[in-house]
Amino acid sequence: MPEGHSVHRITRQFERNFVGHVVHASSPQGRFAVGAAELDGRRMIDARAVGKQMFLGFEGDVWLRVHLGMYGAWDFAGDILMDATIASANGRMGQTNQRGTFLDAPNPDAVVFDSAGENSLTSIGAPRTTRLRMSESEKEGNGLETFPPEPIGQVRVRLLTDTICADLRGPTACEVLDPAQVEAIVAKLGPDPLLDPGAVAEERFTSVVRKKPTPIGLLLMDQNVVAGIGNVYRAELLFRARLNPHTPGKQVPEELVRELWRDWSKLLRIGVETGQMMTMDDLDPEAYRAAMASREDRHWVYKREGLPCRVCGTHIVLEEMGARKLYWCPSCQA
DNA sequence: TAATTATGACGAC
DNA sequence: TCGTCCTAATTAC
Repeated sequence: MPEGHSVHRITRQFERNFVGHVVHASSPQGRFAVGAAELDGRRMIDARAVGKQMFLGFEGDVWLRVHLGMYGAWDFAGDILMDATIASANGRMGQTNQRGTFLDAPNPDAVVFDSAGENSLTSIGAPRTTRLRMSESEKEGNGLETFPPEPIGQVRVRLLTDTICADLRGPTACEVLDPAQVEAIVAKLGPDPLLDPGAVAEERFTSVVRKKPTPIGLLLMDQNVVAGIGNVYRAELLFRARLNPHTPGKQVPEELVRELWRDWSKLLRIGVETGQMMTMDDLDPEAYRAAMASREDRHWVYKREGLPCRVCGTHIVLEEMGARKLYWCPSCQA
């Protein structure tokens, strides 16, 4: 269940491993057979992430748009070249073998390599415990002996080069577009801090929020206001700003809106580097490491309903907002 | 075996 | 506000 950071990470994988290569496209599941045929045999020339959407550009002005939705995921197999940023982050966080590849698998971006290092496999998207277990058994010599591997589960589209295989499963959107259609979709999306890191985006976000009567807790999830924030980052950003989720956008002090934008930029960068939605970055180094290692201790309020607030001890509240679960501290975020 | 859950988003009322 | 779609793991029965 990826938010913006995962999509940026996946896009980097495509930049590193696919851009410049001729791609064989297919749809093992069959549901994307027509689209795959349009892409098949073309050279990939671009990979872009905007919020939670990814656009892969192919020669001949053909684009593939993918949105993972709640449980979509990409699985990479083969001789994967890790993006420098991702590789170094992994090296920092987990155990590494002699080749420097990553052995431990911190969810939600499960990055798993067999110890031989040859037949690597990585999955970015929804947590896939089965897949992890499989990888562990593969370490002991089963499976992944052939390339490309047998598709696992419902694979909507498979993109293949000589050395890399990428399988897409469970996307909410997977379609072939022309450049004008891509432009139309991107134009509707709100700013993404990694796309335009300058003051223009901050200005755009701030002015939109400051005009709306909509609760800030809904605005942060609105992809047309700001792209890439999902349910986890929403709850955490609001807590970090000590902001009541029900506050109408127009009533949030301007400086606080700007702080929200800058904080989102910061958390997104951390997420892209580490592959985890760490939102308690202000900890001392030791506590930070412990928090990273634990699934439960990584957030201020997300999934902590009924537990004491880490700051004031008040029980964290769970309520529905925008048909999604919203966690917040009624005392800190009064 | 069925219900439940998940870090989305859309369209019909 | 609801139903619907995409998938797979976990939990309940």
